[in-house]
Amino acid sequence: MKAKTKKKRVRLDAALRREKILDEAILLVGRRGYHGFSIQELAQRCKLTNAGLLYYFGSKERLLIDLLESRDRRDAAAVSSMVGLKPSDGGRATVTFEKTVEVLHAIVARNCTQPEIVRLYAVLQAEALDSAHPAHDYFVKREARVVDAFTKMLAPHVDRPRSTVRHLLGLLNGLEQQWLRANMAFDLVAEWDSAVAALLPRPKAGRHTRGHPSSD
Amino acid sequence: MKAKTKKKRVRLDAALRREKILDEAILLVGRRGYHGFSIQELAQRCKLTNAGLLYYFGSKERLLIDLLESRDRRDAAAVSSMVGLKPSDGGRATVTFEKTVEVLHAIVARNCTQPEIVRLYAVLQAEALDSAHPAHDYFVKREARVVDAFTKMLAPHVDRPRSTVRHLLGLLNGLEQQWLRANMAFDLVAEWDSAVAALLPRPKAGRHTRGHPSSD
Amino acid sequence: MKAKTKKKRVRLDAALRREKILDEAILLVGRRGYHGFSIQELAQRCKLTNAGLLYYFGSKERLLIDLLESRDRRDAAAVSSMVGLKPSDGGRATVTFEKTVEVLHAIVARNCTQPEIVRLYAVLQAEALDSAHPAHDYFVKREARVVDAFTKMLAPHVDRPRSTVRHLLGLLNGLEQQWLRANMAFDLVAEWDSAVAALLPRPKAGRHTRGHPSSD
Amino acid sequence: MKAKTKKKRVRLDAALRREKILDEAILLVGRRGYHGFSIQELAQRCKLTNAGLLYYFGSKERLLIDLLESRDRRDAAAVSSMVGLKPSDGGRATVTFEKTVEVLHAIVARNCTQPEIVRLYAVLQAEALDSAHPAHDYFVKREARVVDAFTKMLAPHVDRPRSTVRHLLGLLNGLEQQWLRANMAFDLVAEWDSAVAALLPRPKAGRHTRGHPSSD
DNA sequence: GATGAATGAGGATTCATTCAT
DNA sequence: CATGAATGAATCCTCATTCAT
Repeated sequence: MKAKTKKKRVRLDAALRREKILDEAILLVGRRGYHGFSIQELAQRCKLTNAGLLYYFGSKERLLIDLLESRDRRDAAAVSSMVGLKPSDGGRATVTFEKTVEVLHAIVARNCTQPEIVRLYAVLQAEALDSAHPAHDYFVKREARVVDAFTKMLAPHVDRPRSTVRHLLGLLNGLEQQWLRANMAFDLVAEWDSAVAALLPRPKAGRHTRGHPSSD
Repeated sequence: MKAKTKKKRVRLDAALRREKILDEAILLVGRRGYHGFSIQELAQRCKLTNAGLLYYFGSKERLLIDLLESRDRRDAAAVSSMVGLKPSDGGRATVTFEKTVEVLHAIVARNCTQPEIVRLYAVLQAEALDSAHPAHDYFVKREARVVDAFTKMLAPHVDRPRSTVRHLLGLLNGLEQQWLRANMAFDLVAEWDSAVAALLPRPKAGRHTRGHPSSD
Repeated sequence: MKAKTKKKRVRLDAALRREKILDEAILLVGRRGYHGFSIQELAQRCKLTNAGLLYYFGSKERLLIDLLESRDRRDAAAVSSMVGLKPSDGGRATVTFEKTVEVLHAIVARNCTQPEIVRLYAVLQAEALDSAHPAHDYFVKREARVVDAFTKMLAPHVDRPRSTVRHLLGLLNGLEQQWLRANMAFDLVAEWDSAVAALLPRPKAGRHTRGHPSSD
Repeated sequence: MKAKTKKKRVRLDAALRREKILDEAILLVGRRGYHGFSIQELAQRCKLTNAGLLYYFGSKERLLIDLLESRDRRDAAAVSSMVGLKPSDGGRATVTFEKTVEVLHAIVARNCTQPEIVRLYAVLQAEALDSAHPAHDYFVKREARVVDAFTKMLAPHVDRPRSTVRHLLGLLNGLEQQWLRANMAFDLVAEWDSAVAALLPRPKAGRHTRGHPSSD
């Protein structure tokens, strides 16, 4: 009989296990991307066999989708609670200019506290430019959603809201990527705030009374 | 030794062959990234065997490096010729504000004509955030170089040039990625120009006579 | 102990469950063979978990054996009832030529009504040619049994009964397989009857009075 | 340096290698069927790695197809040479009754000398009843071809040629399978000849002058 | 200058099976 | 009675790379 210390089979609550796996996946996928990470490596980090891991997600592709969806749920909650807006509102209520700026600030402030997630999105978003990528559609839809939401928020306050949103969104993603590449060695929030100030000049009084703003 | 053809001609063929391979590589790597593309697929598209391809580049990693360097040579030439600046100058000469804006415009205008290359850089830059990525160092250095160069250009004209460069660079990359994701369905140059105008307000006259601008 | 239901009822449910599983197994194994089907797939079709299925049969191999035995019980009953012979008789009683032909007809007539089972046997019988196959012995024995039984039946009526049985059996299996491959698009019974007529010529009168028929 | 006797890389002529692999495959697939054999096992027997083997065939499925096609080429040649018929003739020429019987005999006589191949076909033919099997179509077409060819040959000599062919073909396959199951312990050729004699009675003289025989 | 043959490592996924609950 | 969680071995196949030719 070999003294092989027969590994105690560890049984975890399924939901908890999933959480742990996804947490580890954020790190790994964030580093290597979808193509670059392997089920094997992830399983090892979770102290699971390959098959054990796939028991929860079925396939590498589904793991990615599940990861994204789980993050989305979490983030949606976080953002709306941070800002005091009901997500169910769907953007019908008018938001003041100041509040809008505050939201933009809050988003980045939050992102600064979780660079792994910023990295996850930065990496996947670029990788998913490929229309054959399993997350391609996800990111296309996501961007459309975000652009629409912010366009509605900005419409009463700026001339060409859609365009402005594009600038803001581009700047956000671009700055975040720089920040990651620089090993977080500059103050992302400060840069963001100052750039936002430039891109989003305080509207003249009465501006929001304008009749029908063009969609761009 | 058979008197086949002159050495010169053969050499040229080889160089030409390399070019063709790299051209195909731009497309493939631009789509799938470094981790996602395979020597195999690339070889097939070039109508070469696996071994045949590696004969030229030695390894997948070297192929990537060669690809990047070859692009850089080409782009450096293009940019400086476009703008009428000597690259050898190293940025010592002072550039007027107008010229600077012109350069920024020219860069994006050119990029618009070669979306495959924009895509290549967008994908690799994100993938290379991982410090283990073969192009990691390349992109870190490249960013430093670019930031420095533009910082020098902007120093006489704006208050916090380094910061402004970050905004501009972030915006550039972010907008380009949006543009690719949107299947080039909006006018990248127009968006860029208008955002640049916002981020880079015309300086008051005499501004460039200021004493010692902080590096940020 | 909770007073759920009476033991009796539970037992019956279990037996019923087994039946349902085996019914599904007939289809699946009949399609893919022993090597080609998976516990997983079978379990899914039965709306059971993997483990749930194995609870009933212990292993894939046992499942196969159980399947075969259960079919045999059923078929033995059917055949003998159809024909009005006691299986317990063991073939001691002499059967008239006409009755024998009738039996041959009845077998195929019945098989026509359950092609899934014909397919099951066709597939397994061939797969089990391999002496390492879990059903190898089963089919060897089965063939011996059947050949013996029919040899006894035919002995009084034909010259070389064992040989004739081989012809008949070969023909039966071969025709059935053709029939399945043709998607049951021809009249199996008709073909069988006419071939039997050719292979089994009506014996001259008095033939069955012969002394000691050779075993072949 | 470990004394690992670095295995000399054996390089074989490609065509020869393929032959050897296919020879081994006949045995292995003939024993276990398509579902039951593994690339791994086959590769080992050929003293090749998994990848080495797949270099030649690309996939398990293609290996099977190639195997079947290669056998077909060989067999077609053998049969026609044995019998002295040009395959290119396509069955236009009338074949005498005696010649036909001779052909039937020759086929089985040849099969007796290569039981591994008989086994291969027996196993695959049954396994391929499943319409999802990679060789399904192959066997459907093959049967159609064979039935047609023999129907043409028999048409001048028997009443219902198609039906007769079905009987003969069924008998052939069925007997061969029995023969394999019995470990070749009976004289297949003798059984076949005598059964053929029963199924194919010598036609009365002048029979081939009949007008237009029904296709069945 | 390029290939054809081959490898070894690793890829994701599926398999039958186990075992505590 | 049956499951949920997990495994270890195996599946086919793809990978980048090698090396003699």
